[in-house]
Amino acid sequence: MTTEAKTDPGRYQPAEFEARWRERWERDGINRTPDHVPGRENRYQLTMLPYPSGDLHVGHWWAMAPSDALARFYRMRGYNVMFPMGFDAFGLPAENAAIKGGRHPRDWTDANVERMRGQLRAMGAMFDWDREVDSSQPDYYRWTQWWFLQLFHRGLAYRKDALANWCPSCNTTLANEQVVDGRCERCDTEVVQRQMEQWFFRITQYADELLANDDLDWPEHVKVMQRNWIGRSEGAEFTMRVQGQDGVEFRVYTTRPDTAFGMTFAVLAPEHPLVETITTPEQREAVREFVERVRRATEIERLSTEGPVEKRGVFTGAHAINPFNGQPVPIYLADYVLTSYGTGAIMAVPGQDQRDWDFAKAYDLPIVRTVQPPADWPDEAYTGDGPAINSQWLDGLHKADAIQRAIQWLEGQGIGERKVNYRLRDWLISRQRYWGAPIPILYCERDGVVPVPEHDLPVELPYDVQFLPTGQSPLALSEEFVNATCPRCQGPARRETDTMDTFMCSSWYFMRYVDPQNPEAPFSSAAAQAWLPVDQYTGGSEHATMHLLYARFFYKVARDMGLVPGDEPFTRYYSQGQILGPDGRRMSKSRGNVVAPDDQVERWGADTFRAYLMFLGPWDQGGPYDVDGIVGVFRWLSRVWAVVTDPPALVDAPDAARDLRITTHSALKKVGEDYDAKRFNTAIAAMMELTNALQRLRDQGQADRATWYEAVRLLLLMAAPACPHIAEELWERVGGTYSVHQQSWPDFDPALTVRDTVEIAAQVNGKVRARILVPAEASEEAAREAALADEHLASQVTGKQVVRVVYVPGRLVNFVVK
RNA sequence: GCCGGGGUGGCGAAAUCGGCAGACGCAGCGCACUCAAAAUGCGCCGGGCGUGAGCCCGUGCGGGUUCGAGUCCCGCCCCCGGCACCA
Repeated sequence: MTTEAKTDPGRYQPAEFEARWRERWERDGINRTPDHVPGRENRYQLTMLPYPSGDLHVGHWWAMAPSDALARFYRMRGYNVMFPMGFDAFGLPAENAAIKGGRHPRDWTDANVERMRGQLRAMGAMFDWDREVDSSQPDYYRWTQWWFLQLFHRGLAYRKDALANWCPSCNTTLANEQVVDGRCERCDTEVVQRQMEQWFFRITQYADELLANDDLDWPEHVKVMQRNWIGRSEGAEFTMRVQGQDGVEFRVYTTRPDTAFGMTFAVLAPEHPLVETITTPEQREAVREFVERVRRATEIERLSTEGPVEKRGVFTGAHAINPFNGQPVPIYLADYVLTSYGTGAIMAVPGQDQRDWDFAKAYDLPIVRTVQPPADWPDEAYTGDGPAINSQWLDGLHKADAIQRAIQWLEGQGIGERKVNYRLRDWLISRQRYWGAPIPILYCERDGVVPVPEHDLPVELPYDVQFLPTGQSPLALSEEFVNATCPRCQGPARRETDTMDTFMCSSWYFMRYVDPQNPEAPFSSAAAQAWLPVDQYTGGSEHATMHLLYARFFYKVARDMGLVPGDEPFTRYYSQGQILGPDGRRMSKSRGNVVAPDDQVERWGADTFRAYLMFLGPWDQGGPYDVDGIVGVFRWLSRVWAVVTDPPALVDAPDAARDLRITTHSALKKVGEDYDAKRFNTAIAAMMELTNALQRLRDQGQADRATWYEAVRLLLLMAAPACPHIAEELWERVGGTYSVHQQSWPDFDPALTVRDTVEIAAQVNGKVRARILVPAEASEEAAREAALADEHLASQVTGKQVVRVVYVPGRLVNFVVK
């Protein structure tokens, strides 16, 4: 005897068929994308690849499910769409797990990749798994190392002893891009400065080209973020002599050479190499103390605008000559001048610069205005335009002209010239960690820095190492790894033990997808020509000044090497918003507001979960995940199931069918336009409306056979990109040929997107007084009469003078009366 | 401070070449079906006044343009994201 409840065969039960269809698609290989398909244009749709943390979270679904719908839509539109997936598998969490005494990063990562592959499959996305990449596998990082060598040979990779951002918690250096508000982007620990030998990529060489992003079809805010980050500024650099010390001079950078006559002091960064040289004996102790204090200060303290300003500088006792007027000015050190920008030294013009103004006030230094401020200007620096004053031969000139004249003068004197500076710094790629691609460099006592020959790649990570948080790469502790032979002199050499920033792996992964198994090259030229650049990239905008900038840099280098077509990697980029926890805050385990996608899928099915994420709101907006709302989408799909599997009585009555046809074709038009514009929420809403219309007909008990089937088949085709499983299942049940995902996107009939009779508003002085039914093509005369036939409206018009009538066909008729 | 985006029902949101504000959905209320519940279906669902027909108000705030403004213009307020001692 069984007490189990019998399942109702007529009910929508996704668990009964979703997995089955996924297996079938995989078996049939319908998602494989050859490089060329006759009659189909290639289209490369890309969504950012995940880090294999071990669990797919809602954010991944939020990013990938709509992206998949888009890829599917374009496939139906006739393109040969490549939609690949992979794993950005190097990085700290794996290594931290090892340090905590867990598993080896290799094993930890492999297990996570395995698990996440399964979770990604449950999404039902059209990923082409034949193209999967895993950046931690030797056959991938071999080519990451190859890229390093190319950059090295092109003079774009160099080694420098410099102050570097150091995260004391991650025990590694960080690129500038990975320091957010003075803290580590990963772990939020305060970053300190450390003097170290590090490898850098010369991304600044491409600064101007990276800045020129206007024409990219990218969200404006992301382009602006990149422009701000690169931060181009135009000005001049010139030499200042130190008074009384022959041959001792320094360079200053300014964007306002026109104000130089107002220079009343000069400032060097505390780390400036000349500090020792110029400091007078009386000031030595004070300077030493100040430099020491700055050295100890963290970046946060240093950049803070808080705090008493007078503690922030010290007089060196030396003076420099202002070349413009020959006057000596005192040289100070101050922490607001940064060694890493410009020349690390400035001319201070308090009259036209607020920082200089504040400093001058605090140290009781003179202030000379060299630009005439407006009459009511308060007691502060004036940075606006105006005629030059107190500036000898510049007097009377306005800003732009005065700047040009000053630069010409500097050039004429041979002491300075025009100069462009960038806020962007070179990309520091060394990481003192194990779980990354080793930098393919050897240090030989005789030959110095020697690149590993290409045929010796990959430089493989040894498996057997000790994971200790020493602040040195664990590779340094591995004798077997460190000791090598110099390829030039065959003498003993030492391997570089730092690994590369994982952003390096992700800077070119989209190029590897085009030819992922190639053992001879990162990819073939033919494959690159077939697929690159990426037609549509989607991902989070938190990568605006990291991944997206690095990838553009890499692509430009690849272009210069003749490897890829075009100048930009991502023709179109779209950044989805961020999905938040139900409480409206970022999902995190510690807050306990994490929604597990696996649970949602188990409860509602993959289609419902996908469609609900698309239905939540505009994709670029993001927002809280409302756990309760999903039932609405499930109900919708249940209604789709019901109308398809249990139709009304079907008869031949084509005359009565026009209304449904118009509803269907209007929906088809709208859904197609919405998918194309990534307005998934309104696309789903339009499909719901069509479903509701079918439901009403079903309740009425009867429908025209041909029209009904047209509506049902079109609905399933429309739903296929968003809800691939139920679309396939029902498509089969209505006798469609397999696979629904290989069907063409249907054309709507424009004649069937307008109704014959429309309800329009009848207004008096712009206020709606009635709603009337008129033929869609009604003349103004007819519309006016129809409106006046309405008793209520007529009563508002009678006895008054009609000054004017405004008629907007299909919308309204408005009587303007006095 | 500068730059970008945004403020619309109880909630997520629709509607911007100026043309019926609130499509679609959640929650809520009522009804049908049911012994009951669930599920499902139907109806209502911005606020105020009115028995009703209907009237008035309403898209962050204050002005303006217009026959007509969520949408355009001027001046503000607030929220989110980015940058911020870069000379």
